[in-house]
Amino acid sequence: MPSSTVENYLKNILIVSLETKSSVVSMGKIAQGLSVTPGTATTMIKNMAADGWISYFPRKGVRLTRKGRKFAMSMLRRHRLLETFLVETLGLDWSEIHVEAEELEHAISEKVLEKLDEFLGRPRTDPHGHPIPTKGGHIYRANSKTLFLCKAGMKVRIDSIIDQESDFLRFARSKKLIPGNEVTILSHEKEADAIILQIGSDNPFSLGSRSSEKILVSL
Amino acid sequence: MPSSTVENYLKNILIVSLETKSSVVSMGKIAQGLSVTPGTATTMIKNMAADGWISYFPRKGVRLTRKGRKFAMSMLRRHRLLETFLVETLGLDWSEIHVEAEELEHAISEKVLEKLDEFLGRPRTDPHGHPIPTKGGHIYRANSKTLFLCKAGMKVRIDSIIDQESDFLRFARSKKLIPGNEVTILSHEKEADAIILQIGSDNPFSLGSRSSEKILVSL
DNA sequence: ATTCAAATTTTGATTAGTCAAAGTATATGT
DNA sequence: ACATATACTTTGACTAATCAAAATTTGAAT
Repeated sequence: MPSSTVENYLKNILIVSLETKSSVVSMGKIAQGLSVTPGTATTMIKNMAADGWISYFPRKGVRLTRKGRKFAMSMLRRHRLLETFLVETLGLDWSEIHVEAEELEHAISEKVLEKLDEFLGRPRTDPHGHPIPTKGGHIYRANSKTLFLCKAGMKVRIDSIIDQESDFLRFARSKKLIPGNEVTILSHEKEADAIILQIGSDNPFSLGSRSSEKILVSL
Repeated sequence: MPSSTVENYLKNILIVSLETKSSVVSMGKIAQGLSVTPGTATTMIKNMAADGWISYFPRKGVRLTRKGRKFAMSMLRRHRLLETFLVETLGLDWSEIHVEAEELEHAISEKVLEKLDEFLGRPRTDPHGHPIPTKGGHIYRANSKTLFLCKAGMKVRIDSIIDQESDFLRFARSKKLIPGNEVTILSHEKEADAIILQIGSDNPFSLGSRSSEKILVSL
């Protein structure tokens, strides 16, 4: 069994490789994602490679092995099921669940997780709209695009919010930028780096690229 | 904030001092309770004393400081609320919850615990019948005796089961030795080291001192 | 081709928690 | 009062994870 530190490295590598759609993840991304110095990441990664969690390509980066990917998926499953539980059952706020789940995911056993999944009615997505991997380690890939890529006139549905920062999540909710909601793009001016959009009959508002890239949509 | 190791030491010291009703706990008990070598306990205890969790009396033992006791109580609260949740909400078996709670108690925050307490309807006791400390660190002291001290003819109610071993708990349940149930002592022969008892109209059965000391009763 | 900045690796040191084994104190029985 | 078993402490060593700072590699720009 991996230590919680190894669990964190694995989950992080998986998330980055899903986000960037490339199976090889650079050392820089890893060090940054785990908030450790580059040297720490290097030593850790070498140990993990020795234990068969990843393949290590010096000065290139890292790729999850089959075993590593499977475990990383199970971490993601834990995390997202726990987030769902914290919101749905205990009524915690959308913006505070990430940190809580980050701790609990290392402590919950497969057995308890299975019961929790059952209790929650086997949800497909977490409160941020992210798909929850199955027990077998399979993840549903929505073909979402970021809101930033949408053209004026389009009407799309929000799939998920990528950012886990409480501040952004609070802002998102206040604007009704919530999974499931429909958004109309009123205009998208590249030069101004601004998308103007409207949800329902609320007042239109604008988002820059930084923010609109954090929102995945489809349709 | 203490590390999970320190949390474990604190909880253990509290439990032993509640069980033995003496505020000073010996190094031997600590080492045994935490399954570490005596030397490890000594070094750990010295660090904890330096951090103000306990008072250390060399070659005598250890006493929780006010701060240590408060924290230890909060650990006990976490543990017992989690056990309750695992049985009541998720439907895990009585005999398997101890180990699970032991992991989760280090990961759950005060905020989540508070929500959980509310969700469970602020239970007073855990599934083993042990009182759950309040948020303020106060614990309800039942004036229970061990079943071993009961005389023939007495009719008592089971308050709690002390042992956390799955094997014993499975046995206890099979005999209906469960908190709340009424027990009639048919005979208690000191020399034979055997109590014969009956629950409801079930077949009478006997317990030795080892087992009957693990069951707390009152009335 | 050469230089330089950025990314990565190496090196040496630190901390928390642990063990084994050797050393020391204490209490208990004769 | 003394011997000795038992409980406890000390010592030296080890592992996992980390950092700071120095050294190295790579790739891009001049």
